[in-house]
Amino acid sequence: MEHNSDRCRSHCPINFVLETFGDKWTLLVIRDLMFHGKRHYGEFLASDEGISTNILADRLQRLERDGIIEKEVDPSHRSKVIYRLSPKGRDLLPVLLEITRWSGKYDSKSNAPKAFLTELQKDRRRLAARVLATLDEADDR
Amino acid sequence: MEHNSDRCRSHCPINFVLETFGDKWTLLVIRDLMFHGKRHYGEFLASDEGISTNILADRLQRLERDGIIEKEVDPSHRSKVIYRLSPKGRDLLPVLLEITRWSGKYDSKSNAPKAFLTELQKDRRRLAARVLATLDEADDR
DNA sequence: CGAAGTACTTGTAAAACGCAAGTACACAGA
DNA sequence: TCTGTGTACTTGCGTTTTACAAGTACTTCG
Repeated sequence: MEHNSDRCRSHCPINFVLETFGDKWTLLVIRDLMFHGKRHYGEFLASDEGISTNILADRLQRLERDGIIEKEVDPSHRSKVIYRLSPKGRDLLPVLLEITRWSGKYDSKSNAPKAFLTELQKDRRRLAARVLATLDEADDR
Repeated sequence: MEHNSDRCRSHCPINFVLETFGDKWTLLVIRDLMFHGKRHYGEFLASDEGISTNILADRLQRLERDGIIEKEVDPSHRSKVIYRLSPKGRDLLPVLLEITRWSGKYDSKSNAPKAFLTELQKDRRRLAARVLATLDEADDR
């Protein structure tokens, strides 16, 4: 039983987190962390899309400030820094999966493997669980 | 049975559609179309976020070029233009819903209604169906 | 100790954006 | 028919952001 103003229909959600989703490089860094096992500054820098070093430094700082990633000096190699997704960051997986699905369906430039897209359609939960398990495995050491 | 290079773990998807997801204003326009029933240039312009008119014109043009929205002169008011989501555009709903979920969970500035978030968690399909039905209802005239 | 690796910082030119004003067409009333 | 208003843009320009190149600081390795 809703009688809304003309500014707002029967459902009226959403206020975006624009610094996260409205920025190209932020999403690419999260993608690299989530799917490509990247952890070091130089690895992000080496992505095909070619992020500039000053922009990367800025985005990593914002992501840490917003609690999406966590930063740690590599204990075994103290000139390196390890970046990891926090639980809040890992919880972005469903968003990335839906972007992957849409991208794979409509974008000819998508390079998502067919097996991945198929499993995404058939058993999304299992796929998500596997991705998260891989993250755990990589980070627990 | 996969043995990948170190550039690519056991799963290795994703190539983003960066012009769509990596841009703040593009996502906001899609949000307004999907959830707020907006159809006219002036309505997008009036969003709280305050998009500039030249940027709005640019984004609408890109969205139409990419087949995400469709443009039509309003038959009953020929100085007005109606913008609608295409099927490809409507298929972005799952992405927006996941963004809404994450945003509602972690962003204190999120203004998504609790009832919406609850239904999103409990019966995502029904919620999605309702949103799409509302779009159909609004566009079939 | 010197060279190479890693993570940044700084400077500068190019690009994108924000803001204000202006244009073009449709419509409604005098 | 003329005038004013509504709607959808376009244009110009100053500001901000980005891209590219170079430089700095700390660490590791031989």
